[in-house]
Amino acid sequence: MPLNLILNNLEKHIHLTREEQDIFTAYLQPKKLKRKQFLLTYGEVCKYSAFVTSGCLRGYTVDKSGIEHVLSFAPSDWWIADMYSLISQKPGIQNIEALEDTEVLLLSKSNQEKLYQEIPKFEHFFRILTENSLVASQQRLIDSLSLTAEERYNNFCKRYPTLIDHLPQKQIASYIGVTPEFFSRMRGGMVRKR
Amino acid sequence: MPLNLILNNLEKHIHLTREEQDIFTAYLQPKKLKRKQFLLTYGEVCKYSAFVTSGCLRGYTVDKSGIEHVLSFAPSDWWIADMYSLISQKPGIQNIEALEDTEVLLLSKSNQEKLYQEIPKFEHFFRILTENSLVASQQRLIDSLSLTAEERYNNFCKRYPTLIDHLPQKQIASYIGVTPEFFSRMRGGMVRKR
DNA sequence: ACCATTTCTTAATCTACATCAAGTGCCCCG
DNA sequence: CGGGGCACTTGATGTAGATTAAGAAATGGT
Repeated sequence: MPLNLILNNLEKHIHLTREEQDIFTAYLQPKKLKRKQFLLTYGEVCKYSAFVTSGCLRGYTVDKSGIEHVLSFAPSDWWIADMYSLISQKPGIQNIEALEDTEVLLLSKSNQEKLYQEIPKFEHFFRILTENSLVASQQRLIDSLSLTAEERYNNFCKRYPTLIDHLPQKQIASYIGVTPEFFSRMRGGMVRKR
Repeated sequence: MPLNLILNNLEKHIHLTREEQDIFTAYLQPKKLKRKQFLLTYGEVCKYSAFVTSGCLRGYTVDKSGIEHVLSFAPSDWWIADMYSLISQKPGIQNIEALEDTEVLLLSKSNQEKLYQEIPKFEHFFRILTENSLVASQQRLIDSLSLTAEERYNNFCKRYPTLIDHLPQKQIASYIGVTPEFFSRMRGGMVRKR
Protein backbone atom coordinates (compact mmCIF):
# COMPACT_ATOMS: atom_id res chain seq x y z
CA MET A 1 0.00 0.00 0.00
CA PRO A 2 1.57 3.26 -1.18
CA LEU A 3 1.04 5.27 2.01
CA ASN A 4 3.05 2.74 3.97
CA LEU A 5 5.91 3.12 1.56
CA ILE A 6 6.14 6.88 1.97
CA LEU A 7 5.65 6.73 5.75
CA ASN A 8 8.47 4.22 6.00
CA ASN A 9 10.56 6.48 3.84
CA LEU A 10 10.05 9.34 6.31
CA GLU A 11 10.74 6.99 9.18
CA LYS A 12 14.32 6.63 7.97
CA HIS A 13 15.01 10.08 9.41
CA ILE A 14 12.10 11.27 11.57
CA HIS A 15 9.47 9.69 13.76
CA LEU A 16 5.88 10.88 13.38
CA THR A 17 2.92 10.40 15.68
CA ARG A 18 -0.27 8.97 14.28
CA GLU A 19 -1.82 12.44 14.04
CA GLU A 20 1.19 13.85 12.28
CA GLN A 21 1.03 11.01 9.78
CA ASP A 22 -2.58 11.90 9.12
CA ILE A 23 -1.80 15.57 8.59
CA PHE A 24 0.96 14.60 6.21
CA THR A 25 -0.98 12.09 4.15
CA ALA A 26 -3.86 14.52 3.80
CA TYR A 27 -1.44 16.81 1.94
CA LEU A 28 -0.55 14.15 -0.61
CA GLN A 29 -2.11 13.77 -4.00
CA PRO A 30 -1.81 10.42 -5.81
CA LYS A 31 -1.27 10.37 -9.54
CA LYS A 32 -0.86 7.63 -12.13
CA LEU A 33 1.32 8.02 -15.18
CA LYS A 34 1.35 5.83 -18.26
CA ARG A 35 4.64 4.85 -19.87
CA LYS A 36 6.10 7.85 -21.74
CA GLN A 37 3.76 10.28 -20.00
CA PHE A 38 5.33 13.41 -18.53
CA LEU A 39 5.09 14.58 -14.96
CA LEU A 40 6.86 17.82 -15.87
CA THR A 41 8.13 19.32 -19.10
CA TYR A 42 10.76 21.88 -20.02
CA GLY A 43 9.60 25.44 -19.41
CA GLU A 44 6.95 24.50 -16.87
CA VAL A 45 7.21 25.68 -13.29
CA CYS A 46 7.70 22.71 -10.96
CA LYS A 47 5.01 22.82 -8.30
CA TYR A 48 5.44 19.40 -6.70
CA SER A 49 7.91 17.07 -5.13
CA ALA A 50 7.02 13.59 -6.31
CA PHE A 51 7.50 10.37 -4.40
CA VAL A 52 7.41 7.24 -6.55
CA THR A 53 5.42 4.31 -5.16
CA SER A 54 5.67 2.05 -8.20
CA GLY A 55 7.25 2.16 -11.65
CA CYS A 56 10.12 4.45 -12.58
CA LEU A 57 10.67 8.04 -13.72
CA ARG A 58 13.62 9.76 -15.30
CA GLY A 59 14.54 13.44 -15.13
CA TYR A 60 16.50 14.80 -18.07
CA THR A 61 17.48 17.97 -19.89
CA VAL A 62 17.83 18.51 -23.61
CA ASP A 63 20.85 20.50 -24.75
CA LYS A 64 20.94 22.93 -27.63
CA SER A 65 21.91 20.24 -30.14
CA GLY A 66 18.91 18.19 -29.06
CA ILE A 67 20.81 15.61 -27.03
CA GLU A 68 19.11 14.32 -23.88
CA HIS A 69 21.04 14.10 -20.63
CA VAL A 70 19.51 11.96 -17.91
CA LEU A 71 19.97 13.67 -14.56
CA SER A 72 18.24 11.14 -12.37
CA PHE A 73 16.25 7.97 -12.29
CA ALA A 74 13.51 7.64 -9.69
CA PRO A 75 12.40 4.05 -9.08
CA SER A 76 9.94 3.33 -6.31
CA ASP A 77 10.78 4.73 -2.87
CA TRP A 78 12.58 7.73 -4.40
CA TRP A 79 11.80 11.43 -4.45
CA ILE A 80 12.15 13.50 -7.59
CA ALA A 81 11.61 17.14 -8.64
CA ASP A 82 13.23 19.84 -10.72
CA MET A 83 14.85 21.45 -7.69
CA TYR A 84 15.92 24.56 -9.55
CA SER A 85 12.39 25.30 -10.64
CA LEU A 86 10.77 24.12 -7.42
CA ILE A 87 12.89 26.48 -5.36
CA SER A 88 12.87 29.49 -7.63
CA GLN A 89 9.37 28.94 -9.07
CA LYS A 90 10.83 29.89 -12.44
CA PRO A 91 10.32 27.86 -15.64
CA GLY A 92 12.28 24.65 -15.28
CA ILE A 93 14.88 22.97 -17.38
CA GLN A 94 13.96 19.35 -16.81
CA ASN A 95 11.56 16.91 -18.32
CA ILE A 96 10.34 14.24 -15.96
CA GLU A 97 8.93 11.25 -17.81
CA ALA A 98 7.61 7.82 -16.88
CA LEU A 99 9.80 5.01 -18.23
CA GLU A 100 6.98 2.59 -17.47
CA ASP A 101 3.52 2.87 -15.92
CA THR A 102 4.19 4.65 -12.66
CA GLU A 103 2.37 5.82 -9.55
CA VAL A 104 3.46 8.84 -7.57
CA LEU A 105 2.38 10.78 -4.53
CA LEU A 106 2.63 14.52 -5.09
CA LEU A 107 3.43 17.01 -2.36
CA SER A 108 2.87 20.57 -3.51
CA LYS A 109 5.38 23.25 -2.66
CA SER A 110 2.79 25.12 -0.61
CA ASN A 111 1.84 22.00 1.35
CA GLN A 112 5.50 21.30 1.89
CA GLU A 113 5.92 24.75 3.35
CA LYS A 114 2.88 24.27 5.54
CA LEU A 115 4.48 21.10 6.86
CA TYR A 116 7.64 23.02 7.73
CA GLN A 117 5.50 25.38 9.83
CA GLU A 118 3.20 22.86 11.41
CA ILE A 119 5.65 20.02 11.98
CA PRO A 120 9.26 21.20 12.14
CA LYS A 121 10.43 17.60 11.85
CA PHE A 122 9.66 17.91 8.15
CA GLU A 123 12.19 20.67 7.78
CA HIS A 124 14.65 18.28 9.37
CA PHE A 125 13.64 15.48 7.02
CA PHE A 126 13.96 17.53 3.87
CA ARG A 127 17.21 19.07 5.02
CA ILE A 128 18.68 15.60 5.30
CA LEU A 129 17.17 14.49 2.01
CA THR A 130 18.66 17.54 0.31
CA GLU A 131 22.04 17.02 1.94
CA ASN A 132 22.13 13.47 0.64
CA SER A 133 21.18 14.62 -2.85
CA LEU A 134 23.92 17.22 -2.70
CA VAL A 135 26.53 14.64 -1.78
CA ALA A 136 25.33 12.36 -4.58
CA SER A 137 25.36 15.22 -7.07
CA GLN A 138 28.87 16.26 -6.05
CA GLN A 139 30.10 12.71 -6.31
CA ARG A 140 28.65 12.42 -9.78
CA LEU A 141 30.40 15.63 -10.78
CA ILE A 142 33.69 14.32 -9.41
CA ASP A 143 33.17 11.08 -11.32
CA SER A 144 32.44 12.94 -14.53
CA LEU A 145 35.60 15.01 -14.08
CA SER A 146 37.97 12.24 -13.08
CA LEU A 147 36.77 8.87 -14.34
CA THR A 148 36.64 7.32 -17.79
CA ALA A 149 33.32 6.28 -19.28
CA GLU A 150 34.06 2.68 -18.42
CA GLU A 151 34.78 3.47 -14.79
CA ARG A 152 31.55 5.44 -14.56
CA TYR A 153 29.71 2.50 -16.07
CA ASN A 154 31.21 0.12 -13.52
CA ASN A 155 30.25 2.48 -10.71
CA PHE A 156 26.74 2.66 -12.01
CA CYS A 157 26.48 -1.13 -12.08
CA LYS A 158 27.67 -1.35 -8.49
CA ARG A 159 25.49 1.47 -7.20
CA TYR A 160 22.28 0.65 -9.05
CA PRO A 161 22.31 -3.09 -9.70
CA THR A 162 18.52 -3.18 -9.81
CA LEU A 163 18.24 -0.52 -12.48
CA ILE A 164 20.84 -2.02 -14.77
CA ASP A 165 18.85 -4.89 -16.21
CA HIS A 166 15.55 -3.14 -16.17
CA LEU A 167 16.34 0.09 -18.00
CA PRO A 168 16.96 0.54 -21.75
CA GLN A 169 20.69 0.82 -22.42
CA LYS A 170 20.38 4.20 -24.05
CA GLN A 171 19.02 5.65 -20.82
CA ILE A 172 21.98 4.38 -18.87
CA ALA A 173 24.33 5.60 -21.59
CA SER A 174 22.79 9.04 -21.29
CA TYR A 175 23.10 8.97 -17.50
CA ILE A 176 26.78 8.11 -17.53
CA GLY A 177 27.37 10.61 -20.31
CA VAL A 178 28.21 8.64 -23.46
CA THR A 179 26.47 7.89 -26.74
CA PRO A 180 24.46 4.67 -27.07
CA GLU A 181 26.98 3.51 -29.69
CA PHE A 182 29.92 3.89 -27.37
CA PHE A 183 27.99 2.35 -24.53
CA SER A 184 27.26 -0.71 -26.64
CA ARG A 185 30.96 -1.07 -27.45
CA MET A 186 31.90 -0.79 -23.78
CA ARG A 187 29.47 -3.49 -22.76
CA GLY A 188 30.80 -5.76 -25.48
CA GLY A 189 34.29 -5.17 -24.09
CA MET A 190 35.27 -3.83 -27.48
CA VAL A 191 36.94 -0.74 -26.09
CA ARG A 192 40.61 -1.39 -26.31
CA LYS A 193 42.34 -2.11 -23.03
CA ARG A 194 45.86 -1.17 -22.13
CA MET B 1 34.18 43.17 11.43
CA PRO B 2 33.81 39.45 10.67
CA LEU B 3 30.82 38.77 12.93
CA ASN B 4 28.77 41.30 11.02
CA LEU B 5 29.52 39.53 7.79
CA ILE B 6 28.25 36.18 9.00
CA LEU B 7 25.21 37.69 10.72
CA ASN B 8 24.27 39.47 7.52
CA ASN B 9 24.76 36.23 5.67
CA LEU B 10 22.22 34.54 7.94
CA GLU B 11 19.91 37.50 7.59
CA LYS B 12 19.47 36.64 3.90
CA HIS B 13 17.17 33.82 4.97
CA ILE B 14 16.32 34.08 8.68
CA HIS B 15 15.90 36.84 11.23
CA LEU B 16 17.56 36.40 14.61
CA THR B 17 16.95 38.23 17.85
CA ARG B 18 19.89 39.77 19.66
CA GLU B 19 20.03 36.83 22.09
CA GLU B 20 19.94 34.31 19.30
CA GLN B 21 22.80 36.10 17.62
CA ASP B 22 24.78 35.85 20.83
CA ILE B 23 24.10 32.14 21.19
CA PHE B 24 25.17 31.64 17.61
CA THR B 25 28.36 33.67 17.72
CA ALA B 26 29.41 31.92 20.93
CA TYR B 27 29.47 28.69 18.92
CA LEU B 28 31.88 30.07 16.34
CA GLN B 29 35.59 29.61 16.36
CA PRO B 30 37.76 32.00 14.35
CA LYS B 31 40.79 30.68 12.52
CA LYS B 32 43.46 32.23 10.34
CA LEU B 33 45.07 30.40 7.48
CA LYS B 34 48.22 31.38 5.65
CA ARG B 35 48.36 31.06 1.89
CA LYS B 36 48.72 27.37 0.93
CA GLN B 37 47.72 26.23 4.38
CA PHE B 38 45.09 23.49 4.57
CA LEU B 39 41.83 23.64 6.45
CA LEU B 40 41.15 20.00 5.66
CA THR B 41 43.08 17.28 3.88
CA TYR B 42 42.19 14.07 2.11
CA GLY B 43 41.41 11.23 4.50
CA GLU B 44 40.56 13.51 7.42
CA VAL B 45 37.07 13.57 8.88
CA CYS B 46 35.45 16.97 8.29
CA LYS B 47 34.31 18.34 11.64
CA TYR B 48 33.44 21.91 10.69
CA SER B 49 31.49 24.05 8.32
CA ALA B 50 33.65 27.06 7.53
CA PHE B 51 32.45 30.55 6.72
CA VAL B 52 35.05 32.72 4.99
CA THR B 53 35.33 36.29 6.24
CA SER B 54 38.37 37.29 4.18
CA GLY B 55 40.64 35.70 1.62
CA CYS B 56 39.70 32.69 -0.45
CA LEU B 57 39.69 28.90 -0.13
CA ARG B 58 39.40 26.16 -2.69
CA GLY B 59 38.08 22.64 -2.21
CA TYR B 60 39.47 20.00 -4.55
CA THR B 61 39.95 16.27 -5.01
CA VAL B 62 42.94 14.48 -6.47
CA ASP B 63 42.19 11.63 -8.86
CA LYS B 64 44.18 8.44 -9.18
CA SER B 65 46.49 9.90 -11.81
CA GLY B 66 47.29 12.77 -9.48
CA ILE B 67 45.23 15.42 -11.26
CA GLU B 68 43.49 17.99 -9.06
CA HIS B 69 39.86 18.85 -9.66
CA VAL B 70 38.60 22.03 -8.04
CA LEU B 71 35.12 21.47 -6.68
CA SER B 72 34.51 24.88 -5.23
CA PHE B 73 35.98 28.25 -4.50
CA ALA B 74 35.01 30.00 -1.31
CA PRO B 75 35.72 33.74 -1.32
CA SER B 76 34.57 35.85 1.56
CA ASP B 77 30.90 35.54 2.52
CA TRP B 78 30.79 31.88 1.41
CA TRP B 79 30.38 28.63 3.31
CA ILE B 80 32.54 25.60 2.57
CA ALA B 81 32.91 22.03 3.88
CA ASP B 82 33.41 18.51 2.62
CA MET B 83 29.73 17.71 2.82
CA TYR B 84 30.21 14.01 2.24
CA SER B 85 32.55 13.71 5.18
CA LEU B 86 30.71 16.21 7.37
CA ILE B 87 27.46 14.27 7.03
CA SER B 88 28.82 10.76 7.24
CA GLN B 89 31.73 11.53 9.58
CA LYS B 90 33.83 9.22 7.42
CA PRO B 91 37.26 10.12 6.04
CA GLY B 92 36.79 12.78 3.40
CA ILE B 93 37.84 13.06 -0.20
CA GLN B 94 38.52 16.78 -0.37
CA ASN B 95 41.42 19.03 0.37
CA ILE B 96 40.46 22.53 1.39
CA GLU B 97 43.33 24.95 0.98
CA ALA B 98 43.83 28.68 1.32
CA LEU B 99 44.65 30.35 -2.01
CA GLU B 100 45.75 33.42 -0.07
CA ASP B 101 45.85 34.43 3.59
CA THR B 102 42.33 33.73 4.76
CA GLU B 103 40.17 34.09 7.85
CA VAL B 104 37.33 31.75 8.61
CA LEU B 105 34.74 31.22 11.28
CA LEU B 106 34.31 27.54 12.10
CA LEU B 107 31.04 26.00 13.20
CA SER B 108 31.53 22.46 14.47
CA LYS B 109 29.10 19.77 13.46
CA SER B 110 28.06 19.29 17.07
CA ASN B 111 27.43 23.00 17.57
CA GLN B 112 25.50 23.06 14.32
CA GLU B 113 23.28 20.26 15.64
CA LYS B 114 22.82 22.11 18.90
CA LEU B 115 21.66 25.12 16.93
CA TYR B 116 19.09 22.97 15.11
CA GLN B 117 17.70 21.98 18.52
CA GLU B 118 17.88 25.31 20.25
CA ILE B 119 16.91 27.59 17.37
CA PRO B 120 14.94 25.77 14.66
CA LYS B 121 15.44 28.73 12.34
CA PHE B 122 18.94 27.36 11.80
CA GLU B 123 17.57 24.16 10.38
CA HIS B 124 15.62 26.36 8.00
CA PHE B 125 18.71 28.35 7.12
CA PHE B 126 20.87 25.37 6.39
CA ARG B 127 18.12 23.62 4.48
CA ILE B 128 17.97 26.59 2.14
CA LEU B 129 21.74 26.83 1.93
CA THR B 130 21.93 23.15 1.03
CA GLU B 131 19.13 23.46 -1.52
CA ASN B 132 20.98 26.25 -3.24
CA SER B 133 24.20 24.24 -3.27
CA LEU B 134 22.31 21.33 -4.74
CA VAL B 135 20.91 23.44 -7.55
CA ALA B 136 24.37 24.85 -8.26
CA SER B 137 25.91 21.40 -8.23
CA GLN B 138 23.26 20.03 -10.58
CA GLN B 139 23.71 22.94 -12.92
CA ARG B 140 27.42 22.36 -13.00
CA LEU B 141 26.84 18.71 -13.82
CA ILE B 142 24.48 19.66 -16.63
CA ASP B 143 27.07 22.12 -17.93
CA SER B 144 29.80 19.51 -17.84
CA LEU B 145 27.57 17.10 -19.76
CA SER B 146 26.26 19.48 -22.37
CA LEU B 147 28.60 22.42 -22.89
CA THR B 148 32.01 22.76 -24.52
CA ALA B 149 34.97 23.92 -22.47
CA GLU B 150 34.64 27.37 -23.99
CA GLU B 151 30.99 27.67 -23.06
CA ARG B 152 31.79 26.59 -19.52
CA TYR B 153 34.51 29.20 -19.39
CA ASN B 154 32.14 31.91 -20.58
CA ASN B 155 29.61 30.85 -17.97
CA PHE B 156 32.25 31.00 -15.31
CA CYS B 157 33.20 34.52 -16.33
CA LYS B 158 29.59 35.65 -16.16
CA ARG B 159 28.84 33.93 -12.88
CA TYR B 160 32.01 34.78 -11.00
CA PRO B 161 33.38 38.00 -12.49
CA THR B 162 35.14 38.84 -9.25
CA LEU B 163 37.03 35.58 -9.10
CA ILE B 164 38.22 35.66 -12.68
CA ASP B 165 40.95 38.25 -12.39
CA HIS B 166 41.99 37.34 -8.92
CA LEU B 167 42.55 33.61 -9.19
CA PRO B 168 45.46 31.86 -10.92
CA GLN B 169 44.34 30.58 -14.31
CA LYS B 170 45.21 27.01 -13.54
CA GLN B 171 42.68 27.00 -10.71
CA ILE B 172 39.95 28.18 -13.02
CA ALA B 173 41.03 25.67 -15.65
CA SER B 174 40.73 22.92 -13.07
CA TYR B 175 37.31 24.16 -12.00
CA ILE B 176 35.89 24.15 -15.51
CA GLY B 177 37.56 20.84 -16.21
CA VAL B 178 40.36 21.47 -18.70
CA THR B 179 44.15 21.48 -18.60
CA PRO B 180 45.97 24.76 -18.02
CA GLU B 181 47.43 24.45 -21.54
CA PHE B 182 44.03 24.23 -23.17
CA PHE B 183 42.72 26.99 -20.96
CA SER B 184 45.50 29.27 -22.08
CA ARG B 185 44.64 28.62 -25.73
CA MET B 186 40.98 29.31 -25.11
CA ARG B 187 41.71 32.62 -23.49
CA GLY B 188 43.96 33.59 -26.37
CA GLY B 189 41.10 32.74 -28.72
CA MET B 190 43.39 30.23 -30.39
CA VAL B 191 40.83 27.45 -30.36
CA ARG B 192 39.67 27.16 -33.90
CA LYS B 193 36.22 28.52 -34.53
CA ARG B 194 33.76 27.18 -37.04
C1' DA C 1 66.67 43.34 -5.18
C1' DC C 2 67.25 38.62 -6.50
C1' DC C 3 66.83 33.95 -7.35
C1' DA C 4 63.81 29.97 -7.25
C1' DT C 5 59.69 28.45 -8.00
C1' DT C 6 55.50 28.65 -9.97
C1' DT C 7 52.53 30.18 -13.71
C1' DC C 8 51.59 30.93 -18.38
C1' DT C 9 52.21 30.29 -23.40
C1' DT C 10 52.88 27.87 -27.80
C1' DA C 11 53.55 23.87 -30.68
C1' DA C 12 53.44 18.84 -32.11
C1' DT C 13 51.31 14.76 -31.38
C1' DC C 14 47.91 11.56 -29.38
C1' DT C 15 43.41 9.48 -27.68
C1' DA C 16 38.81 8.81 -25.76
C1' DC C 17 34.87 9.39 -27.32
C1' DA C 18 31.52 11.36 -30.97
C1' DT C 19 29.48 11.16 -35.41
C1' DC C 20 27.87 9.08 -39.44
C1' DA C 21 26.33 5.15 -41.73
C1' DA C 22 24.26 0.48 -42.29
C1' DG C 23 22.41 -3.45 -40.83
C1' DT C 24 19.96 -6.72 -37.44
C1' DG C 25 16.64 -8.05 -34.25
C1' DC C 26 12.52 -7.33 -31.71
C1' DC C 27 8.54 -5.62 -29.67
C1' DC C 28 4.40 -3.34 -29.65
C1' DC C 29 0.08 -1.93 -31.77
C1' DG C 30 -3.24 -2.11 -35.19
C1' DC D 1 0.10 -11.88 -37.42
C1' DG D 2 2.45 -8.50 -39.91
C1' DG D 3 5.13 -4.42 -40.34
C1' DG D 4 7.02 -0.11 -38.75
C1' DG D 5 9.51 1.87 -35.67
C1' DC D 6 12.72 1.58 -31.88
C1' DA D 7 16.79 -0.44 -29.49
C1' DC D 8 21.03 -2.34 -30.21
C1' DT D 9 25.38 -3.52 -32.77
C1' DT D 10 29.46 -2.82 -35.61
C1' DG D 11 32.65 -0.30 -38.58
C1' DA D 12 34.98 3.88 -40.59
C1' DT D 13 36.14 8.33 -39.79
C1' DG D 14 36.27 12.91 -37.21
C1' DT D 15 37.42 16.02 -33.28
C1' DA D 16 37.70 18.32 -28.62
C1' DG D 17 40.71 18.37 -25.56
C1' DA D 18 44.93 15.72 -23.30
C1' DT D 19 49.72 14.98 -23.13
C1' DT D 20 54.43 16.10 -23.65
C1' DA D 21 57.92 19.29 -24.04
C1' DA D 22 60.04 23.67 -23.89
C1' DG D 23 60.72 28.38 -23.20
C1' DA D 24 59.07 32.99 -21.32
C1' DA D 25 57.02 35.67 -17.79
C1' DA D 26 55.52 36.56 -13.39
C1' DT D 27 55.70 36.13 -8.46
C1' DG D 28 56.90 35.70 -3.73
C1' DG D 29 60.09 34.57 0.00
C1' DT D 30 64.42 35.88 2.09
